[in-house]
Amino acid sequence: MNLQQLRYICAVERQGLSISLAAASLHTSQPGVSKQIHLLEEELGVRIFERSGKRLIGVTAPGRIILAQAKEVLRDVQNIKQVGTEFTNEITGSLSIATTHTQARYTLPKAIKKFTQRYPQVNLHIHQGNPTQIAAMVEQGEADIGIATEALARHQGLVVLPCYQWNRCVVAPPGHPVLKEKPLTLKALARYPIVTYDFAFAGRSLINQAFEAKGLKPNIVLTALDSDVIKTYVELGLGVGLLARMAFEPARDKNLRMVDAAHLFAASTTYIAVRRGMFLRGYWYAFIELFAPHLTRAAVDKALQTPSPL
Amino acid sequence: MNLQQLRYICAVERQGLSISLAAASLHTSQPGVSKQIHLLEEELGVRIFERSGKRLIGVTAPGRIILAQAKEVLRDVQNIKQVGTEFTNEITGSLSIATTHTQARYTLPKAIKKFTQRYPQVNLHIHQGNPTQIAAMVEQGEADIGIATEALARHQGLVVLPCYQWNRCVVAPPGHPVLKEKPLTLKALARYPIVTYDFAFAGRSLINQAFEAKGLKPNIVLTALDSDVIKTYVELGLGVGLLARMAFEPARDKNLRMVDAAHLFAASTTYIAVRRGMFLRGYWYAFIELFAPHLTRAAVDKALQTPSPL
DNA sequence: GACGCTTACGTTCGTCGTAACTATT
DNA sequence: AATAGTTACGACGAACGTAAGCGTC
Repeated sequence: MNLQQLRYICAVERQGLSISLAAASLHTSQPGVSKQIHLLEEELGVRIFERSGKRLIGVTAPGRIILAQAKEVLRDVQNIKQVGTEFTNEITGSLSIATTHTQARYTLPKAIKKFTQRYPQVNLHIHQGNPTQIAAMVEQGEADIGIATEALARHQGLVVLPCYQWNRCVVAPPGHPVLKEKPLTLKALARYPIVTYDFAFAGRSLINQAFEAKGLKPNIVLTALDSDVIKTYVELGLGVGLLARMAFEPARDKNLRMVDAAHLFAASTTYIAVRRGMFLRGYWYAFIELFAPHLTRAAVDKALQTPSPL
Repeated sequence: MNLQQLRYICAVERQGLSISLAAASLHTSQPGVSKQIHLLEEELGVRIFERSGKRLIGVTAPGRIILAQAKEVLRDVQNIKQVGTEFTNEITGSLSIATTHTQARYTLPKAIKKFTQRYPQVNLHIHQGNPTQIAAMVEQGEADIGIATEALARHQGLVVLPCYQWNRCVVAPPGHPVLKEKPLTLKALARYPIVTYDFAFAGRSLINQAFEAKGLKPNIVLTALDSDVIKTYVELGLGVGLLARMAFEPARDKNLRMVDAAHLFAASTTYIAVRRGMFLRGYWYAFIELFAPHLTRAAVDKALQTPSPL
């Protein structure tokens, strides 16, 4: 067995069970890949891929396990290479962040700006997704760091660090009657059509819980995947918006008025997550600290439970 | 980078930073090992080992991380090979269990007997140690399964499953006054010299807590690493023994009398642990179920959170 | 001077690419 | 007939072992 063979089987799976595509993606010849896979299967004594004659049509039961382990191996190998570059070249590399719209749009920019100034040679990638996708991306090694409010903590393979707490607010066009409800109550809110986040997002379950606890049924007329869509429809007069406090910017949102709703719903916590056992480049720590100043390198290392031997 | 290079650096570390010994242990030539290590260091751009001239005298900071990751890789590769043998040859292989004296001596034998009858071709190893050592062995991959009452749950890298609960008992030579204390109380017990487990073991902390809660200071005259030593010294009249209920066997321990102490101390739970992300051979599941019948394959898989795709 | 690591060199084996072949759709 | 995978073969390169060299202790 060698690393190349593991790369080959992973590529074949990734390319939809095509040896030709896998070979192309790895810039090598198709017969080479074919042969190495056969050699590996022979050595292990099991077929990894199901075949119909000569075509690959699926993954066998042992193949699924082997592929999962092979990915682990390749990730760790990647980690070892990272260690090399970290110690020879601290300031170059890449950082791939998976996050939600709200974070990407309203809370990350400040940290990103400082980061790119300080590490201009780091290649930064930001992937947008819902919390479940984000957790999966970090767990699979497709993203280095995940930032989201939900779902992260449920994953065993992730180390999750709390960043900050936030509350919700209600927005409406100027003159809307909800703005005169003082103090604003859930009961009052339930009388208006509501525009808020999709269920997969940002503590949406907390919103439902708060209404349910009072025996109220909110009239949710539109659920969106991001704060900007919510604001757009509120401006159109579709209803009152219920969104993250940090997503309201008085300077920009001149067509809207905001009422704090911190007293109506439980606060949500935004977390940052990295894969357990991952080697963290120095600038990863730097980014985390820029985003959440209390998460110093020491604090992160402690949470990783495997104190960095640096 | 290739797997051989990773095997080499791990062997060098394991053999106490000796390239010659590492080469010997891997049945290869010493110059080959030397060269591959240099090639790896060159490729990564960092020194893994500290050198004084030509001798290895230590591990560098990046080297420590690289070695840790390399061990991960080799474990996963081992796992892949296991998958092969599991599917071609379900009944042969090896199983390495790390456990404490009390488990090895009193609770495991029944399961082991059934297991060896059912899987005569499985090579069984039992390593004895204290709970901390057991957790470390499983986490490092030196043992496949760990069984102990403490310490396991604190390790992130382990999946821990509860097996059974047990209580303590007091033993003393026939005619000893403690046997007439009815009902037996902590206060009464505190009047006698006590022989019990070392602090690293078997809920020893629970014993201290129970006494402390009543403001009592037990007179512990001897702490032992195993139940047999405790019984031996109790037979010699050194004091009363406080040990696990299952460690008292009326048929064997004819020179001792036992009083149940379940009402005096909180019950302890014995756990079984495997490394997270490990591929479990079929007979591992069988062993676990023989030891703790409620831990069926389905129950174990569920706890592993990564449902076996078998 | 003995031990331990490195360099040098030649052989062997494994890997990869091209080309021809075969099977599936 | 076209597409996808396998077999065959030859060239290159990597890895290993032996032998000699060099630096430490």
